[in-house]
Amino acid sequence: MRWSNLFIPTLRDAPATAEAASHALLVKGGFIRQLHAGHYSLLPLGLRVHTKVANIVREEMDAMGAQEFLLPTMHPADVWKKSGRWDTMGEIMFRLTDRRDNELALGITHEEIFASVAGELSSYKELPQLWYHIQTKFRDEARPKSGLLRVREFAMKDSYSFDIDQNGLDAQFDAHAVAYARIFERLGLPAIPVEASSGAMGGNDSVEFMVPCAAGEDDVIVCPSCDYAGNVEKATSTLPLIEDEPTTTDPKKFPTPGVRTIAALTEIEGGAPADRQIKTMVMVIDDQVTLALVRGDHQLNLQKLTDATGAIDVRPATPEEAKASLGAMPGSLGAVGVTDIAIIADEALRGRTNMTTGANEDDWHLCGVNIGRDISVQEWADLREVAAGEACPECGSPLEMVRCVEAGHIFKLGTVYADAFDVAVADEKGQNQPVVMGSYGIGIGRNMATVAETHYDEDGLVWPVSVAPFEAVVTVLKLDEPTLAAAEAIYDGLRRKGVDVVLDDRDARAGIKFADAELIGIPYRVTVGPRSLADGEIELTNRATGETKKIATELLVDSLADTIDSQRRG
RNA sequence: CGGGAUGUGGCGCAGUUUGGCUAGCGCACCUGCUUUGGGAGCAGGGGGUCGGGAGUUCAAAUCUCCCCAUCCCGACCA
Repeated sequence: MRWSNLFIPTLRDAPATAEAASHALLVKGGFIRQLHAGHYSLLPLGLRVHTKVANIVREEMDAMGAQEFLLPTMHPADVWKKSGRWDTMGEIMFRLTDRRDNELALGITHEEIFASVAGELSSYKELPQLWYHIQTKFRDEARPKSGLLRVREFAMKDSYSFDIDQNGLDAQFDAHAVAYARIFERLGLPAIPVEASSGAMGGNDSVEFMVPCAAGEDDVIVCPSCDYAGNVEKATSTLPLIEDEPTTTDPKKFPTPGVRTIAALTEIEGGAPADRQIKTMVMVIDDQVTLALVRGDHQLNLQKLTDATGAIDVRPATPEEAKASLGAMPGSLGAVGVTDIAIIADEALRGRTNMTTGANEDDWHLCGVNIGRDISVQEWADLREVAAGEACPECGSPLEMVRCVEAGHIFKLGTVYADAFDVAVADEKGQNQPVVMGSYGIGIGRNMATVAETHYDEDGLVWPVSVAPFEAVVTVLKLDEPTLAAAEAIYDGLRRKGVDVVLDDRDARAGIKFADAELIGIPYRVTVGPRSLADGEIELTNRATGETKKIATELLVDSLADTIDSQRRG
């Protein structure tokens, strides 16, 4: 490749609207251009990185015996209706109709489609199977953002495992965890496997691979002492025991004029500390009003509530809805004596006595509440969000909270899709058994952006060799015959050695060539100019360290090719 | 969807408050000369009708109304 023939539109200034580092650098370096919100064109440089990321994923999938497919990305509504997700997916799914008015969808994921194909499996002898493809997904995200990190159209590797039983699934799941760890290592991403909520994918067990970085959107609880880690949507912690005074009398109403918050209730005469209060939140769960109870000093986590109730849609009630349900405005709400509304309470409230909560009458609260006696809790669940500093559930050390990008997610699906699509095989006894499925996803473009997000300095990107758009650049400083001939000899030599190298033969000043090579993050730069030719030594600059060393011309090609080869697999 | 902001050549911006000459600057681009190991200098040149529509006015980038798009925060999201 000769740079003079390439389209690499680097910019002096990144667009002002690009805020995430990866977004600004990928645009500035000429890797991507935005078409509209959430849709990006990959330019030649961007496609090179994208392809390398995809190939690393592909190699690791192939290495674990997975078979590559390519399934359509436009689907008939039928398939989605079969699993029920036509209705549950809501606005995230792009929907359209064809000329005959048939309903269609653009795939947000491919469980349904792979399950359709898997209907042809008929015997346990064919299992296990592991299938994958790298295909475009469309998701009508409410808010695309941060360049390639959250988009509406993106390539994803999704794999699907099919097993005769849970043990088989567990093995495939564990194998994926290992393969994913290897993928992230090769990408240079310090991914942390964490317990996660399965959300709309269904199934029970899931692990996310999270990469700490500022542009992330997820909060992850990690233990600095042991390997415990969990998404805040799932993580738990150990709380110190609280000794309550027993209550022998009924709850007592007391006046709390103007008190509308937990904090205010701790101040007022007759009030109580936050951990002795019950916070009553009126939620609308799939159109059903429900009370969610957590301790006064705790935060309700919406995803935990969603998971606990198996709901599709959960939202806080409006103040008007709360008033209609309980007779008071938020700030004075409570669950004592409520019997006609479902009540779900956080485990941290179990067994608590002598608590304080709203009286369902503005400006009044109740004290002396014994939860077991006074509140008809229908379901206990883990609803509260863990806060940094609480004790690790495994080792007791104070937990930390880290901002992360979700780089991959693996799910144990069970038989949800097998049941919907009648994917069953005969077992040893000739009895049909539903196939146990797992699904496993890695976003290619998001991982590319995450590598950028974690590999840059003030001069631009610093790609690892494994995904760099070029592994090396031969920068020619003078376009006269001897210099160009020397540079081309090195360039040809590196190419013959299998190095992905570009020859910067542009008629431009040295400063521009150096700055561009640094901006686009090529790991190694070979600088060929009259000065070095006269010395018989060529300069080799390492992008990551900034170090330049001189190497005898005749040794350079072999030495650099070896260096790159040793780093190529990450 | 709620809140905030912004739309002026490819990129970054000024001009809008207080309507008024031919819409301006830097970068990038083209030509020439000089220069040539860290984003060159000089001279010349090309490109925008100011997000879109309607309106007010002798006159609109600038004022009014409607719409659209993009970005940020939140909600939401495998």
